Amino acid sequence: MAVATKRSFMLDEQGCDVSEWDAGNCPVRDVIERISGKWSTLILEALAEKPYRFGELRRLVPDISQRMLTQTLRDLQRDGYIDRKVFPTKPPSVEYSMTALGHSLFEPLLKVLQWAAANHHSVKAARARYDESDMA
Amino acid sequence: MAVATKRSFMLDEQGCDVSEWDAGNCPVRDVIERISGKWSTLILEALAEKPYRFGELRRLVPDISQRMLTQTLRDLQRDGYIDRKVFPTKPPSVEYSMTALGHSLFEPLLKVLQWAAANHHSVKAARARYDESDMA
DNA sequence: CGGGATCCATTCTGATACTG
DNA sequence: CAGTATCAGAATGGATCCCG
Repeated sequence: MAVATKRSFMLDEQGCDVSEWDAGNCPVRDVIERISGKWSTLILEALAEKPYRFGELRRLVPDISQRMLTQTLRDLQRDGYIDRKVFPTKPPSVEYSMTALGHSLFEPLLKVLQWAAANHHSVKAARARYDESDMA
Repeated sequence: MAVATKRSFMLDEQGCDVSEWDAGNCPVRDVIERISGKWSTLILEALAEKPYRFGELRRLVPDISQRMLTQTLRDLQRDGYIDRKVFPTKPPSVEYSMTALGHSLFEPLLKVLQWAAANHHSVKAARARYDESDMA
């Protein structure tokens, strides 16, 4: 019953249908657009392993600016993926850890990361082919 | 042997280790950073279902500009995820379709989209909690 | 119809300096 | 140590005009 008329993959139930991909009312976009930043994945990947402190994360991702690290952490915290614990030591230290929600998100996300690791060569090859063919 | 000293999830083999997250030499970042754009996921989601023409995609994603649509399609094509076929009709039409590589990527990616659909409410709740608690 | 080229407004990023 | 504040440059997005 009405099988091929809709998208084959299940996303309609609570997700968003093609007909409602408009800006604000698509739950999937609302969630995805936050974790699809340049740094979000990296930070999530790090914290999925174990908690880290601010400075540690900074050293772990060498080319992130302190500004972007702060901002990314705030965003991830706001959406409930990571937790922020402040230790009133001297000097103060702040520890970031992944929440249950974060771990549950990371599970499917890891699959994508693994795909990326496994298929990087194919992507590179495709790029090479593309770049070569557009030179006259 | 040497189990917990490394990250628990498998990504080291051909992926990137924590120690080599530096800018250019991380394959995972190289792949992820391209599909994590604001529009890439949407276009992939559309083309995963069936091929579409330029104008159709535009109508499907109402709030994308023609400029960004062109650019996103080019990027996805360059990385080998989608195919571009030009029909020399009058007026001409161009059809975009997903390649085998694209479908293989979309498989794990879909899991993330489904997660987003299923957990949107949790994320919204977390946001509400966060926004409420930072008002003094 | 499916773009490319250009101009402009907005947003994002990174480097630097300063604070509790 | 863990940020905040500021500023400049890069990237992003929209609008308009043009072409095959």
